[in-house]
Amino acid sequence: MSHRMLHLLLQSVLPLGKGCIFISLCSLTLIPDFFACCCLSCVFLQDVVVASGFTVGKSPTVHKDKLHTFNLLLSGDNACIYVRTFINKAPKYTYVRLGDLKAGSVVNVYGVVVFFKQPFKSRGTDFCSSLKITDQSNQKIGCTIFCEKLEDHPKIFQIGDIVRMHRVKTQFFNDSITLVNTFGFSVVTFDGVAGSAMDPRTSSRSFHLDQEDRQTVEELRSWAASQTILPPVPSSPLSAVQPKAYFDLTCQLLAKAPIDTTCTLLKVWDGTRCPHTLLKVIVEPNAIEGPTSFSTEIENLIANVLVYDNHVEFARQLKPGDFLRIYNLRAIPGSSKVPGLTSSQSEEVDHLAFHLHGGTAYGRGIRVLPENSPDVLELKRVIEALPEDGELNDSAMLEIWSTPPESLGKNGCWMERSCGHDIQSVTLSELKQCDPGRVHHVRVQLRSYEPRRLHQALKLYCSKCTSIQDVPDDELVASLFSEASKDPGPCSPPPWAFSGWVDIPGDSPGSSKRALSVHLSTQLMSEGKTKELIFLMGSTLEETCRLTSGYQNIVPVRASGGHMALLDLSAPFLFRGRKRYYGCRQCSEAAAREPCAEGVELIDEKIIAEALGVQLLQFVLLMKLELQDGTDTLEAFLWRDAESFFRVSAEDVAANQEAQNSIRQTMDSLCPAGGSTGECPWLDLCLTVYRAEDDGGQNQTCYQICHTTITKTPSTQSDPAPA
DNA sequence: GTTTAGGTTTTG
Repeated sequence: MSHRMLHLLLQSVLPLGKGCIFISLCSLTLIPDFFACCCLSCVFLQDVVVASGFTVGKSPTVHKDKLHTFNLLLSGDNACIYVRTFINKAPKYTYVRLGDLKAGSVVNVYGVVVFFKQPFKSRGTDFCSSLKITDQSNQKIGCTIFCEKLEDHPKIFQIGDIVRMHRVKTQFFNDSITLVNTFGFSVVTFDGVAGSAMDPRTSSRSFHLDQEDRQTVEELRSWAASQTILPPVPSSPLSAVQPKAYFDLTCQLLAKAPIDTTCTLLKVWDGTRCPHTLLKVIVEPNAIEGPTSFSTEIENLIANVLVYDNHVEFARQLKPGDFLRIYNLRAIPGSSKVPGLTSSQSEEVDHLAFHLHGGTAYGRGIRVLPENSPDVLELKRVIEALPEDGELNDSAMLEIWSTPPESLGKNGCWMERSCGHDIQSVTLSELKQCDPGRVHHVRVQLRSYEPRRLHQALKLYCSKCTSIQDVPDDELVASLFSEASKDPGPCSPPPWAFSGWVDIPGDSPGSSKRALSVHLSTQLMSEGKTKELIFLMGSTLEETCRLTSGYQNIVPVRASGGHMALLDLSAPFLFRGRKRYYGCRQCSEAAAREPCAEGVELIDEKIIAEALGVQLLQFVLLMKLELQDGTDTLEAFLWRDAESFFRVSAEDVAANQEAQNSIRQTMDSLCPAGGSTGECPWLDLCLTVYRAEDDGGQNQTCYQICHTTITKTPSTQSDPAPA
């Protein structure tokens, strides 16, 4: 009968001395000294308690105490009590239909967005959002929101989005009621697509969303779907753009460059091909933020967007890699005068330029879309499905090198090309004369490589901003954990969490136990998945690692401003067994949120990262190899194809010694320590040649090993040197 | 418990 889970509604709570509480509804007695470490005063009436890992047994004292005939007994180390508290019970809000608004009151409303402007700078102290909403009463109500902080504004992405606003005042303007935010204003926005995820967009620290709210949103969604009076969504991919049209473009920013004080160039793509020739804008390479050159294939997919006047300042804050929606973008056909330099192509007639004119009319503006929004996920799918391109623009790769010398051991092995290119090998001196953008075969020896400390070859890579960083060492991570657990102060758990305590097993038998605060997703709890994901507070790095044997996913959290927050992203945001996962500090909007695990078979790092707003960093291997043949030497990167080169995954290298050893053995074989180059095996490699920017913003030619795999065969024959 | 804006297309 162990590991039963009981959901008990506490009608009354009577502490019965140390380690024991009495629950009157079910009259079950909890006996263990487990409670010695739990603070019973934090359990209140109406709280829901979940006990797991207890044994239900006949109460031996039933005749004496007249209590329930059964009691719960702690069994084993895995017992947990989770308490769902309602201490900070949200007040009940009432919402006024838009047809029932009266001037001169403060109300809460729901509405479907039929028009909106992104926040713009007002002449006063605030940003101003302008929107118009409607509901089943068919009234269209204008709303004006003034907030100093951008994040407090409604996060509206599209016509049809649904907003819930608290504390807006009604007032007359031009004979109709309008809504303006007032003290205590807050807003939550939802996607308007019927049946889509109920993913609330808000900066409100604590907002309440119950079943009634979900129902209201779903009702508005299906009502809106049945309405024909709602304006159409003016979105279009590049492949469907009509000349002269105004449209909304969902895209990724690849690079940007200031043109003059009133105009900035944004180079964007959405993975689709525009049937019209796109305007090429030529700017000084050192004025460009992001890659300065692209392959012809990619170049043909890039739309050059010129943004003017008030949008220039907003564009300044954008980063290459950002996913954007540009509202009311205009496709301008024919030649047009562009400030700065344009190629001769701008004189031709059949091409499209894209202008985001000044002003905010028609909602003109730019918005950064979050990584996990459905439109961005779709955009990523389209972009990832594009045929892979040979040319790379990894300027970050050139900057990351560290060079500590160290020496290593022996043995032989061969390489095998898997590229399928049917081309003759060239010598290194010939290769250096070749133009970028092609692949070549070479027959070379490995003269040296960096880093000699192989663990430094392991890096963390952000696919969004393309930055590469070192994996933080344990000392740094441990210090972040101890910093985070210092004096946490009071912390109210998020509304979706069950809270409880978990015993940390002592590191040796008999050593004292420590109980730490944990939070679990209500939804996972209800599915009985108590071991799949915990949010763990106040643990040391070492304790966190020890708990990974009992829980599949551990997200370390801390108390911040009375709320649960993630640790600094320099620390892993997730522990899965021996694997640790990191997030990009630049690209994440991290917060402790409940993952949507409905119907999810396996809760993995991707699902958790997405829920937490973390841009997951990928483990990669990065090395620089000095190659030689009889004619020259050449430095080549081993990066994109490093995993297949070594036949290991970088993630495994991060987590296990075996994978690390196999890389060491390979490198020892290819480049025996202390040996003369005569002992180095000859390697058949496939190399790609490409241009990338160095730290000085200068283009330089780079070489990278691709499509080449180690074959674990000890070398017994000596290969002849190439001619 | 003050102000801002109050949709409606640049003129590149």
